Amino acid sequence: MPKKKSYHHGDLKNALIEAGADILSKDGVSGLSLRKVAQKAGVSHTAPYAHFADKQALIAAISTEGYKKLYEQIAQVAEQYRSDPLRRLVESSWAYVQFALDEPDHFKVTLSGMIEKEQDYPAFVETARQTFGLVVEVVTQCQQAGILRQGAPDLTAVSVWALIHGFVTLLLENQISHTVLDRYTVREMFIFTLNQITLVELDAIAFALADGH
Amino acid sequence: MPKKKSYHHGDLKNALIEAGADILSKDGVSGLSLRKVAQKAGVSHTAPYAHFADKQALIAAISTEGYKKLYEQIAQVAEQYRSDPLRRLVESSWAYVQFALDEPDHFKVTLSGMIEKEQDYPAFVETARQTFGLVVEVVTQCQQAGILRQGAPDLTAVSVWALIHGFVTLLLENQISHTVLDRYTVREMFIFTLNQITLVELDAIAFALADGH
DNA sequence: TGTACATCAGTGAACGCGCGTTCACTGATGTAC
DNA sequence: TGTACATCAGTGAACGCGCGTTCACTGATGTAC
Repeated sequence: MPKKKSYHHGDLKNALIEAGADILSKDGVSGLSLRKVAQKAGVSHTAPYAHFADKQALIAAISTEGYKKLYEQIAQVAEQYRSDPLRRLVESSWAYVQFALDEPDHFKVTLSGMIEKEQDYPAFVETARQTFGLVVEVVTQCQQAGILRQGAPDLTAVSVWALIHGFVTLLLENQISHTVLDRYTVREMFIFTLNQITLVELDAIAFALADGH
Repeated sequence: MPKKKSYHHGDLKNALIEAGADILSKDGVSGLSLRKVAQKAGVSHTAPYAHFADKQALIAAISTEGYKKLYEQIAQVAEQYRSDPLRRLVESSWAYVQFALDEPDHFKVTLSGMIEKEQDYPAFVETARQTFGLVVEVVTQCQQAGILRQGAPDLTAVSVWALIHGFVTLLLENQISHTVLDRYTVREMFIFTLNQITLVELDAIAFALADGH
């Protein structure tokens, strides 16, 4: 419950981070400015400086929040399919795709907004580390189940991640040929792509899972 | 030979496109402005309007030039290894990676600067189409040689492209864990990643090819 | 319980900057006769 | 060959805008006594 009309906001820091996400979904990455975020949060455009050193620090916080959401959504699905390695791989990856499609600009800022200076934002680095750790775990389980090739788990995790990330990036940047785009759903393209890397045939299983997606 | 000191430039349009690439490599995507490009080309900041309708049109031309360079570099390698499907796949893909690493910001603008309105820039669309066609050709040859899985060639091409693109994107955006980055060269990670998708074991062959890279 | 005071969060005016775009112009070039 | 004139490419002043950041300030809150 926000106390209305109070001079002090109470939780402005988090309100600004949320406002940032709103701006991203409405105006995109190029529309993200300190002043707009402050306005969205209903506060003067200098108020953010009480909570963030500069614009970069605010962006880092917004990115960190994005990464946390992404992690939580993947982790929830990974937990749900804990005992089924194949479904776990498919649906965890799909959660990644869904996040990117739901909040494309938040996703873009999160995965590319922090070139350099990452070490200045330890919360971001920690969340990234945690997410990568989850990918390694899922991948390792799949290797043990004979679903993915043997090999250094972290290196394999990078490859799997690259495949999914590349797919969703091409999709978001509108780089996929219409001859393909017009013939398949995103889910179908996703399953086909993921199937390139797995040692078992996904199609029958995974297209069945697609119901409701 | 540019005629020096002439009031008229002679080939300002192309000079501006080149200047744009220079700005990108020096100041990055966020530093790319009409005024800087004009200055770099040694011309007043309104001169570009004689050749481009607006900033977006200039960016489109710079992107198109980037895509053409990318295509040419891949096509040259693809030609070179025309008779060896495996090497052709490996080295064509590697050319993509190299382009991205050599000119990261030109690559980024090319592959992401033109959301929407693509249809207003037919030269861009045509180059993209041509490049994708080449990927399809390489992929088809690999399928026939038993190096890649069977399946719709254009869909398979999207998957292969996604894998390479994701890999290079994660690399450029500094998202790859240092525990991996510190242990392998880019070439090694690339081969390992590409190997996930091939039906033959690349390592021995491709690491040997890596000499000099 | 009441008062004094330190602390803190948010305000609003002001700054300088680089930007994309317009406009009236001018210098150079090419063509018609 | 020489002159008149249309066309075109590039100039420079000016515009309005949104931006990040600073600064002196003020309103609200919490704490000490």
